[in-house]
Amino acid sequence: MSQRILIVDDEDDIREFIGYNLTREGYDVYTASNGQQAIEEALRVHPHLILLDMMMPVMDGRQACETMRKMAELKDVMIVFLSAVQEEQCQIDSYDAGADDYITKPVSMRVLCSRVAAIMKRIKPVATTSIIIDSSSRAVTTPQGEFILPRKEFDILQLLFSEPDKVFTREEIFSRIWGGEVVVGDRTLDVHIRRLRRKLGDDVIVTYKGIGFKIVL
Amino acid sequence: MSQRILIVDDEDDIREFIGYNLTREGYDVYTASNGQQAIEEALRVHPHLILLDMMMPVMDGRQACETMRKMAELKDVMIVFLSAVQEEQCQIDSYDAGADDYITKPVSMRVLCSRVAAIMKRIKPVATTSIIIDSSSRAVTTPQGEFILPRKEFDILQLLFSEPDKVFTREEIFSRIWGGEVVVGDRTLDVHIRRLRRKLGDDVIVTYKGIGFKIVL
DNA sequence: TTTAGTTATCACTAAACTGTGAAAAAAGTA
DNA sequence: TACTTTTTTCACAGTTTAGTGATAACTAAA
Repeated sequence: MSQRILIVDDEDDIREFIGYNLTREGYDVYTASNGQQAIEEALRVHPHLILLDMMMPVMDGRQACETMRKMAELKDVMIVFLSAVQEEQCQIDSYDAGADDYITKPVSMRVLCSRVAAIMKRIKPVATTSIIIDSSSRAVTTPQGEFILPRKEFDILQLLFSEPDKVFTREEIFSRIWGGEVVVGDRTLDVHIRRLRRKLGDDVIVTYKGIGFKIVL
Repeated sequence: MSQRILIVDDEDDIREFIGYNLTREGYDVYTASNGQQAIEEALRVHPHLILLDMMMPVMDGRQACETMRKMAELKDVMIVFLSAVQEEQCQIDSYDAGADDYITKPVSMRVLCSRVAAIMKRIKPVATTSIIIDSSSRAVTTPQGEFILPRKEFDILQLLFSEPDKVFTREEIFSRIWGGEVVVGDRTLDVHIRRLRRKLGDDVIVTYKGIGFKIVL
């Protein structure tokens, strides 16, 4: 549920120290001790941010970064270099390799945390679900893309979405969407559900015969 | 069309030097010499990135940053501090104030450019139809040229422009442009929108059926 | 397999909403 | 006043959305 950070450093102490502190900040921390491992781990956990040490055996940070930037799965991940090298050229090379930031060691933990937080706040809200709805624009973002839903369809989706996995009875949906007095035919709801399914995929809304519908995420 | 950077520093030399280099890198550069001016200019040009000096007269960087973070129009703009202060606490405070990055001066131009580029590449690559509006003269500058808009058209544009990408409902537009009691017909707004579209191009203002309009830049 | 109850789908109609040109009304100016 | 510019209105065309009944498909039980 939290944002994931992959710490890559060949020194156990550093991994542990940074990892401990970032865990305490509420991130899910993963580690790797060289570039090769970093890529494997990154592919596995899809971190939001990678803290990448420069000097490492097997594959150094630069190589790892360049490799990842060529991989479709990882080319958009945030990569921050941690390096003891102060030199200007090294920094520029790192950015050329695709880095998003370059932090020189030693760095205080407090500063590192601030910096990580600043980067993380820019990362789009962690998708806890595969569907994101925005009631101000009635936009729905799904793995299939984003689209604007008509009012009724959106209202129904929003209702189901308000409590995923809860089965809403037909009566409940009618009363909450159409209100007390308005009476529309039975089939109307089915038609709206069908239109939603066309847009969201058939698996998202599940029918409970004789009862109603629920949404699964 | 390019990405816009606002450079804020009280020293003319620095503004000019950084400005010259960033212009050469292909950015549209705007400048301000204190926090107060920075906010005004930021509201006017909607920069993608603000390079903000820490120490300035009238309003310093921290204050300016905090103020902008509270404004709906500017709360999402990238803000990078430039500061001569190496101290840890200052850096942390800056991040707390809402900074996205903190660069200590002196910094080589090459490193600064790399860093700016790294930040810019994360900003949506969408063709930036830069529109600059000047409320004193009601002049609007677009890639198609500059023109003076009639008051109502300008007010509507300015409202939409105050928060690009936000969908303004018809009700919201009516109440903010015409005020509480004044009642005009429904189609009036559509007519104004059409006239704006004729001048700005059809793609700039997007209709959300049953909701309202938004501007995309 | 048959049956009854329920749900899914389709084609179509009605309703709601937006875009548009023309022109009237209002406001501003010389 | 006469004239220009801006704002609003109106009628209607074009689109999108909502609702409906007929019917097919499905499901569980007998």
